[in-house]
Amino acid sequence: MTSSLEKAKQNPDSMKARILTAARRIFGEYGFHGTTTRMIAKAVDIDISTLYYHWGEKGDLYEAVICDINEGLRQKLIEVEKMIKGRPLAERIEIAVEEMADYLFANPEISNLTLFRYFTKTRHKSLLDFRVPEFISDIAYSMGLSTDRKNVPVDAKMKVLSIMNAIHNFVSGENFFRPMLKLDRESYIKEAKETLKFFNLSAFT
Amino acid sequence: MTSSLEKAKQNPDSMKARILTAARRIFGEYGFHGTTTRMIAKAVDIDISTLYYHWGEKGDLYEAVICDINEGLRQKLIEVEKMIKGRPLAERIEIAVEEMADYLFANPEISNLTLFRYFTKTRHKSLLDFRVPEFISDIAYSMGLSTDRKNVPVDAKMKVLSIMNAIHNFVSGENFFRPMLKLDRESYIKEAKETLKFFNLSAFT
DNA sequence: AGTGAGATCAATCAAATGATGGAAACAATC
DNA sequence: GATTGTTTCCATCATTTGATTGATCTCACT
Repeated sequence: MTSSLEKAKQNPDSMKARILTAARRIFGEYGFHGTTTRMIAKAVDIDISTLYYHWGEKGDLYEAVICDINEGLRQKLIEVEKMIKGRPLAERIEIAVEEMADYLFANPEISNLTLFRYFTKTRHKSLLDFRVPEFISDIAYSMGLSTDRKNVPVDAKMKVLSIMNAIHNFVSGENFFRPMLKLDRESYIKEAKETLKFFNLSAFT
Repeated sequence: MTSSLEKAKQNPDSMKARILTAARRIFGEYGFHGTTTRMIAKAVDIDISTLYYHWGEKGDLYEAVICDINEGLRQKLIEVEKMIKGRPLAERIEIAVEEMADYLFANPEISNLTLFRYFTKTRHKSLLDFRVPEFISDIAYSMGLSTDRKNVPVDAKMKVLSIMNAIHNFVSGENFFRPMLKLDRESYIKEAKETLKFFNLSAFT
């Protein structure tokens, strides 16, 4: 499955990759049950059977999307970890917030799909959530919340969950919160970052 | 619509109320598109047409559910506001976290449905979100983040959103996070409260 | 030009789903 | 007990939706 996904990503113009990209966006907007295979096919402007030819059943495509966003998130976290290594904590927080927020605001499907998976039952078993625990532990270690990378205490994990979710919330909630606050996109992102820094700097420095 | 809803709530054993209760739970678990009218009817052990007789189309029932949880949330917020009035800030935060967390952990559909509405498109217009802005302003005022109840600055609203969402996240995410952290329910709730207090006390005292 | 593997589409299926009409059961009133 | 209004269920519809089949199309290779 992963190899099939990697193959698709190698050539972003390939039909398989184009379908995956559209599926990411639409699954992210409407969720698993809110998305129909026809909606995706229409977005790519292909027949529905072409979609099935490339990805098989809807659930498999959805899993591929989840793998894809998880992979992207993992890459980004590694990148950020390198950027902040060795710096003082306050700086680490500022950089991490800036980088993660920029990345997720540019790819809101990631936040959408992540929260979707956290919060809703799918009426369709999908059992691939190995990644999240690693992420959490890695971030906890990287933030100095644990000395042992492999054995992170529960309260540290809870804090990391809280932080990650807070970012996802602002990204995914933009369509709802921004009109409510009467802000343009740029200001909204700025305010979101400020708020995230406010809580994290207060808590950890 | 609201009067119809109130009438239904007056007698919790009435068919209309029983349907509403089941609908709350199931919409909360599976979301709008993930829920079928048949699932709700089955939960109440009635024929599907009985459901339609009482509530009309699916979208109307969903809206009634949203109104219902909003009303409950509003009541609870008023109650909490009374409890904390006049106390020092740290105490206010502790009490508010305890109370809201207990309330939402006891009624997780509220958090589920709230987050659902924030984060996902419904492929079906429903335009009743007046309540949220008031809530936010009220809480901001009540936390001393604004001197003017009617004119709360954006950054204060963002902080309140962050706080409310953090609670919702732990409640709605329980099914995902708790197995991951290998905690029993009681411990999980305790850890969630601790984490929420940690961030809020750090930030505001 | 002919061949064949892979890609695409039109047409279609079966099941699920939202919704309804009308008959029956029930309850209150006279 | 008949009458009337309400509630419930059975049967059924029309659409949507996930999925497949078989026929075409494309194009590299000969």
